Amino acid sequence: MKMENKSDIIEQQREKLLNLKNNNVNLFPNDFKVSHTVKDIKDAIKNSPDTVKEDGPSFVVAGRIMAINMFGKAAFIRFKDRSGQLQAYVRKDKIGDDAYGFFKQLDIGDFAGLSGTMFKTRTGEWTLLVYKLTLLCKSIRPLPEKFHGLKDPEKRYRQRYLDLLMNPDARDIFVKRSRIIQAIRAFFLERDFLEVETPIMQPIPGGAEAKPFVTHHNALDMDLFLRIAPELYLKRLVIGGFERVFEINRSFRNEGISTQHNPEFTMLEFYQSYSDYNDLMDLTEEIFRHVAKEVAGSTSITYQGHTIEIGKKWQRMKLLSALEEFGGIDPDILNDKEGLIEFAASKGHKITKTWRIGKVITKLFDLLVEPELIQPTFITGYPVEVSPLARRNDTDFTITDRFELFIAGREIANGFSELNDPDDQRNRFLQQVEDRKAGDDEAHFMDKEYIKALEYGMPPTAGEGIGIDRLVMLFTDSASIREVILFPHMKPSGNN
RNA sequence: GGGCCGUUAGCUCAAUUAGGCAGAGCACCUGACUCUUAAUCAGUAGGUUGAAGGUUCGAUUCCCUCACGGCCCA
Repeated sequence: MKMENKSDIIEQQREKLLNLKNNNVNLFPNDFKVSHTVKDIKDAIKNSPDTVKEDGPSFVVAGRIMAINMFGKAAFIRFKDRSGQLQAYVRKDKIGDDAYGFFKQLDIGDFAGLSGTMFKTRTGEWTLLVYKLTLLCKSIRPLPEKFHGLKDPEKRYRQRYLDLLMNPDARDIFVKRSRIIQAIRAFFLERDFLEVETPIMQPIPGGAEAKPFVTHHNALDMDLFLRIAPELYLKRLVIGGFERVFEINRSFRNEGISTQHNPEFTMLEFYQSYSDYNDLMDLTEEIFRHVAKEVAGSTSITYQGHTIEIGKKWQRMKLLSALEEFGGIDPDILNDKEGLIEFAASKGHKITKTWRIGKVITKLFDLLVEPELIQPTFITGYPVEVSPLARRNDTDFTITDRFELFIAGREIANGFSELNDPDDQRNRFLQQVEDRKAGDDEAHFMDKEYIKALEYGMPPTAGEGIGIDRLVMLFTDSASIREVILFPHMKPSGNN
């Protein structure tokens, strides 16, 4: 039995590599220095007259060979660096017989260092006329086909490096992702927020209703949880006097995988003292408009066929009103749990009977209303039962000063005026503990240390979390979260 | 978790109707070519058809199980 199923093409490449090595060619040198990127060169010659010829300024550039058009004693090659792609012209009479013989042994996929001058071909394309060529790294495996690229989604995710190399659209998504995060960071720094890092491994997972991943600390012999949210730590920082903090955080939820969910995901969470949830709704609109302007160049964006208007004032609507308007629920049954469960059943949805009414209402909202909210919409007035960390409304004690933001039928953000009454917080945790006992494994744990911190006093504060992956999906018109995460979670392929 | 679809050469895809020698383009290899850009021309080579089992004289094709992936639903 063979150790590895080598295809001939790899054998051939290895043989070539060995030949070069036997001729004392350094296959993996590390001393080549470049003077320009492809983009630098293009910028430098942009305004040059067409007379730039062999006696023009010379450039030293490096990149991966993406295509070779061989003409016997001359060849055009296309090569690519981080800034772009450029054509080069290699002529036997320019680089010499030996060097040309060496050049002919190179392959698509190899890295080369090129020195030369710029000229225009007959078709008007700026091209590097090479007078010196250096091998910088030999490749063994062939790149995917140059025209169709790499299409198989499984291979694109498992071998993202090939996807990035072959599919400019994929590359653009991740460049845009980086710019979006950059724009968000600049937005908060500009407003006097402090960027912080809080624990990813937590002894008590808190800040969201979700199942955590468990890990184990050997030396302490204790279980730890990967955070489902950074919330309770960020609020400790507010208590400590950092009145404005934010963390662009990776969080983890031990739940299903779908086009909307990856087990690890990126969230922006921020807290602003002496503000309430209304202030944060205003701020959220500002953030989105800032990002839209920075990365999309327009406040009107297209997502999966919908035109989303970021620029117009966003609608704000109470949860119960939304249920009436979009869910077609008779207002008379809105505080009748049995009626609601019956209504859900009539629509073909099963609701767990042990849930308290607040959870039933929000579940109905998820099923009936959420998909309808295409334009940016804030929903407010969430029940206390499903908002254990949010401040109670001053006039209606059954709801909280909380909102969620929906765009394109998906939850994008969740924010509220923070609960800073330690006794109320303790009671909320106790109720959560009851829910957990009743079988709700997403309910909060009691966190006595957090209560203790609140007892020292937390200034009136509002906080919010925004799903960055979903936000990037929106701005890159991506249907699946896997298109915006460089290495999405995959089961092992079994080919190892 | 359920439903539907997919997995064939390094890559992109045929062939499955009704079971009958597994095909093409690009890439690779050989040869020709000093302005091509999906270069062109000629030739060669490349396959345990995702894995295991079953039916059959014969399976990429039909049946069963499994793995991985995509879309939809929960």
